Amino acid sequence: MTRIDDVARLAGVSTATVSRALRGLPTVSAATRRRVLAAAEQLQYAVSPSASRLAGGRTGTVAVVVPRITRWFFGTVVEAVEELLQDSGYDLLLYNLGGRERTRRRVLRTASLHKRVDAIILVATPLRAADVQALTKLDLPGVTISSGSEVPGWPCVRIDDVAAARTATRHLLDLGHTRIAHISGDPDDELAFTTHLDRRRGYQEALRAAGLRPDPSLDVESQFTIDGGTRATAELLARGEPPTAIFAACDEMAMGAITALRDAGLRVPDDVSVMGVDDHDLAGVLGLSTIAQPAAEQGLLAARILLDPLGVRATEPYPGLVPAPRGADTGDGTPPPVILPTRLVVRESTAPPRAH
Amino acid sequence: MTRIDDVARLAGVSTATVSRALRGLPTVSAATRRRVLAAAEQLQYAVSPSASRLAGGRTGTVAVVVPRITRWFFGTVVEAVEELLQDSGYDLLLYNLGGRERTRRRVLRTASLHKRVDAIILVATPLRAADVQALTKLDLPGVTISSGSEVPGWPCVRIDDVAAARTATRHLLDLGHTRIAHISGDPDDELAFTTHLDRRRGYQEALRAAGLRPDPSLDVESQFTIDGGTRATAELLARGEPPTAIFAACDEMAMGAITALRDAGLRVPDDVSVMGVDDHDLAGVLGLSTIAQPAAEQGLLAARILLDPLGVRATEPYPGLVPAPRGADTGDGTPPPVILPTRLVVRESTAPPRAH
DNA sequence: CTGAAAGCGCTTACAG
DNA sequence: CTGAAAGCGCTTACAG
Repeated sequence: MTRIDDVARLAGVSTATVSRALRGLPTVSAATRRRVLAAAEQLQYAVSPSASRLAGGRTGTVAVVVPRITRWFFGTVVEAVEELLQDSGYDLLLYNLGGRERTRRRVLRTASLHKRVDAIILVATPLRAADVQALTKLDLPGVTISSGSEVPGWPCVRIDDVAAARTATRHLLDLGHTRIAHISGDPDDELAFTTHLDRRRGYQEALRAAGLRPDPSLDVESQFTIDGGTRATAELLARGEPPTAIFAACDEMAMGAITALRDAGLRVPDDVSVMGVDDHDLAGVLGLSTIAQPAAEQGLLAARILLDPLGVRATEPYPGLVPAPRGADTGDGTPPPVILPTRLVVRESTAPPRAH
Repeated sequence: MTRIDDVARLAGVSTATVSRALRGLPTVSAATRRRVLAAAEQLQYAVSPSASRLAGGRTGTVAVVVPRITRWFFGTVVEAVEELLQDSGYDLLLYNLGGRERTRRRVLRTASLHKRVDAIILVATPLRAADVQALTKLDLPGVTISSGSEVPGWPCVRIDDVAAARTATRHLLDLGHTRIAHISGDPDDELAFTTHLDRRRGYQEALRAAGLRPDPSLDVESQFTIDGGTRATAELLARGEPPTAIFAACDEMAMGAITALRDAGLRVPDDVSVMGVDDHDLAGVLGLSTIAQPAAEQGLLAARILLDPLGVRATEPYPGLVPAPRGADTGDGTPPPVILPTRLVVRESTAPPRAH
């Protein structure tokens, strides 16, 4: 492999100058820079990231931790994050926890991330006290996406889950529903996180604001997945008189609900209206009414917040190089969360209840 | 930060011994190993990956390149790959090409991967001659998933796309359909890759085997996405008398087709049967008949094939594997492709055509 | 603006 | 089984 010495020799300069020229540092004359770039090009030189990182003290790598990359929200977030990191010359180290406790501990608790990445993006990852402590100890910059995984000093990007659930429930109330069920996550579901608590609160607030009492028999806990939605709805139907509407805590659960209702011979929305949260790729295909949340934007914004203080240039001066830092980070306390707007999307799965 | 010297001092041994003990090399006495591990534990020592990589010449990192992580197939593959890499102590560097030509070139053409990863998993990534040349020059082990992106010397894991399409089409023929349309990818669609060519071929073969002539007016090219399916179907309907069945080259296109048919006032399957390939997470919710392909298994197997020669873990025989012809080498050292089985899944979107 | 030299923190022959 | 020493390929003060 061609090393930095080879480039230096061909360009007739020292390795220090090659290093500076390739990274676009300002202290290199235009003529020298040209010679160096030409030599590097000619030799097809690529820096050794390991050597660069060891010498420079920075890894040019960001860890992105998600519960499950296959779920719509997480995949969409990662895609947006990846694009910005890629364009900024940063490597993306993917950690898909997948509900595996061993993986969780290894990623969150051990110091393994410490010398491996410059920063962390934590997406909707439930954090215990020991996790927060370990992450804080790493002393790395980080950003969280979704509420419930706050780390002291880390910015958080999210939506207002309570308000989203309130809007969803109000939509059903406005249509004339009064028997509105809620299916949501349970405390053991890593995907449900604490999000389900906020969404339940919004549901209950909307009911109370309409003068209705939340009925525990219409509130079922399950998993934040298609299957979870199916099971929760089956349970709901087994409890007796069906509701006239179901507010599912996320679109995937709503899709499961639609399946369960169909299997039970009930039509959507004629017999039961169904409503979700997300605006999943397939919500349109299923005609699902929902509260749209900007997933890609949350990812993009989180990445931007992270890279900005790292002083990253929009494009790297030379392929494979760790970007140079610019200014110093500021701020002591945890910044206020950045809250992105949601939007009611009415499709065909919600309608007024049938007249008796 | 605590370094290897700190551990060595506390354990009363040399750094060389710490290095050996921590990596579990056999040439360390049990007593010494215990002392070293205790010291490392006490100091909460974590190796510096950069230093270890520079000195050791290996990165412990695998690049995973996908067209779009948000599509069902790619997300599922990555999830499976990630789990095995994670359990093997490997880092996963994610590259989501996202149809960006600049990213494609940077990842595939520059030597940036060279000293960055030990191996590459390329998922359904269209490769031009220059890409193949660049990848070959990297001289790294790699595995491709899906046909069409063959790299000399790299194993390939995939399904038999021609056979899958044949089975799908035959299912429709068996139901009594004769006006069977096909919607598929176009040459400019990075997601369609060359997969669409194989699937079209299977479609045409099945028709011919049934004594039917493929009708070009029933064959529409579009994108391998939900929207692509919608557009292709709209185009199909605009051409005149609708087909009685549509075979979509993937489930996402089939879902788009269902949407377009519904918008046109046609019922599935009463007026038009719809069939896909994949067995997407949501195929069941939509009642979509399809050819199921094992996405997670393809990812798992690819990772296993890759890690095996790296000495990471023993290869266990994969359950349900179609045994590849041993030693049927292709001349340039490329092993024969590993072909995983597909399976016809009949749901509610396919039925006999209406009697006239 | 440029270079000589030290050093980043490990691993690996080599020797014992 | 263990240690002393060289070396992996860069970046960074420091000096000029």
